[in-house]
Amino acid sequence: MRFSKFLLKTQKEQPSDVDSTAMSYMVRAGMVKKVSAGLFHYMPYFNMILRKVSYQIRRAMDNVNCNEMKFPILVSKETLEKSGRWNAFGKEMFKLVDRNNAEFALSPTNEEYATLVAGAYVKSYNDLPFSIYQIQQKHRDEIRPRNGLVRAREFTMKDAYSFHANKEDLNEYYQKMATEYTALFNRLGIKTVPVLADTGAMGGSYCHEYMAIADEGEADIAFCDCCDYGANLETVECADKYDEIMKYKGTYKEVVTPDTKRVIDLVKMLQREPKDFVKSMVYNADGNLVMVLVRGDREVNESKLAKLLKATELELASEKEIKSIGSVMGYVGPVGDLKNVRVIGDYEIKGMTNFIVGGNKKEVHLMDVNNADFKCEWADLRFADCNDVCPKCGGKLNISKGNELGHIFALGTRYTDKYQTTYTDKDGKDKIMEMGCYGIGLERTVASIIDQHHDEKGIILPMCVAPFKVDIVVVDMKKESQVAFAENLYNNLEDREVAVLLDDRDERAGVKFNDSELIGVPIRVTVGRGLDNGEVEVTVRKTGDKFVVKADEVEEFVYNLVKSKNL
RNA sequence: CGGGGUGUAGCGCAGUUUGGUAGCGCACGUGGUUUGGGUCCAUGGGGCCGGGAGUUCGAGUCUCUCCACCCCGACCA
Repeated sequence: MRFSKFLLKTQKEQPSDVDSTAMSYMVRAGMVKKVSAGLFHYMPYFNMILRKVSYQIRRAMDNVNCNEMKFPILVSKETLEKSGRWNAFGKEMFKLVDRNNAEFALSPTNEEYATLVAGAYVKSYNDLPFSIYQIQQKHRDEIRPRNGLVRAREFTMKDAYSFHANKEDLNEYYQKMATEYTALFNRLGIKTVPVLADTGAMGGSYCHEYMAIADEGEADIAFCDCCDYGANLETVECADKYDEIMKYKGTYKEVVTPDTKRVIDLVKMLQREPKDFVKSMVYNADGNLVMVLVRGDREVNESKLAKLLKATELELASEKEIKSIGSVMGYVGPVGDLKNVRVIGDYEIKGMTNFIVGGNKKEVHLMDVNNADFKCEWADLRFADCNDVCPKCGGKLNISKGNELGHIFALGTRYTDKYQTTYTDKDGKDKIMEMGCYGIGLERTVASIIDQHHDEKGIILPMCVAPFKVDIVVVDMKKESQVAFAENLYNNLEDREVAVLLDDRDERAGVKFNDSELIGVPIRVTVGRGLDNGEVEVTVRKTGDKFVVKADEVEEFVYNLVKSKNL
């Protein structure tokens, strides 16, 4: 491709509304253009990267014998009602009506169609496992689109669906897919952590999310250095480190603390650290009131609390409810006479002494309180942090932000049951298939590549996703010798199937260098003044290495660089 | 859905307080200059100042209303 004919306009200035590092490079590199909330134009260069990522995904799907096909984007209400998702997906789904008033949705995912296809093509156990996928636009009416391409209303998804004769086969295939996902993200140069996600009320099913490590990520995740443990932060167990409760009995005293409903205010007033306090939070769990105690600098992990209480509805208690247990909003504490409330303390409090709690009276707190001063049950109720250890192996736990790039799910018979998707087994009887589904968000994947591979000058694309492997910069377009040499090199490399960008624009060298670095072409060949001495310069974007190469050897040199596996 | 903010040239912004028919930088066109790290000079084009209604002799500016976009948010005591 000749740069002079290529639709790519870089810009020096930052648009005002970019909200992530990756997005800012993509906009400056002229890759994407926002059209409205959560909707983007994908300009040619970005589109080419998407194709490269698609290619790598297709390779991965080939490895698990998954066949590419395409479903309609429109799904009828009837189809979605059969699986119960017309209502379940609810407002997240774009809905529309045809001229006959038949209702449709723009498919947010395609379990229904995949199940129909399996039903139509799988007759016997000999046809199983049966696995199909597509790479297609998906639509979701997000409550609040944000983070540029990370949460868009229209995006490209690879969605695969597998069907199996039994759970064992599903599990085996799921494992293969998991291995392939890890290999794929490694190939794309993205650090990801597979985390076991909370399956909630999904019963026997389970799922893993593939989280790209990202400082600006949307989710909190934890993973272990030593073993393969990874989990959403809210599901990480915090061990009970205290065999004995610190029963030290002191004498607590009341302090008057006006306008100190928040720990921050108290910290200031009493000149103590947040971790010297115990926060007492009252929850209404399915109509029962529960007081939860956590250290002042901690937060209650409501997901753990709900699980412990087996509660479906969990919310903070109202002012009235707090009054009903004999306390006052803002000054709640475990000490004293409380009515109709179950008190549960986080394990960590077992090890605390002389702490501060609410006094259950307006503008009163209690200082030097100890565990002997009140009664409570103990449980794991807080979020883990980086001082906690891996629940699996005891190794060091890392806490990080992440973005979900992929999600694999063992669905079981959730859909195949509804659609009565059966096959004839060895014993001649019809049986329901087991199902799995496996997604990857393509734009997010590209964003993560950029997020993890850039420097202050711009993007550093890994070789396998770079639309152009080589950028030939002609320093002076008026020098015929330079132009002729560059043209020749360009043609020769293209003939050898190396994608080359020939910067033949009538611009100063500095402009070309900056653009080359911004858009992240892995290798740059500078054809300039050295040519008079029979030399050109080769620069590697990733390492910054510079090579002065003899002009008649540069083609081979560059070819070998492109084919080397380490860029 | 609630709260806050912003809409002025393709992009980034000033002008709005105190009404007098729009300006800067980048980008773009032209001429020159420069030529291995975003040259410099001159010059030019480009705006229903988000839409509508109103107040006024006169509205980017004041009033009402609608729209779009951005940010924050389920009451962490």
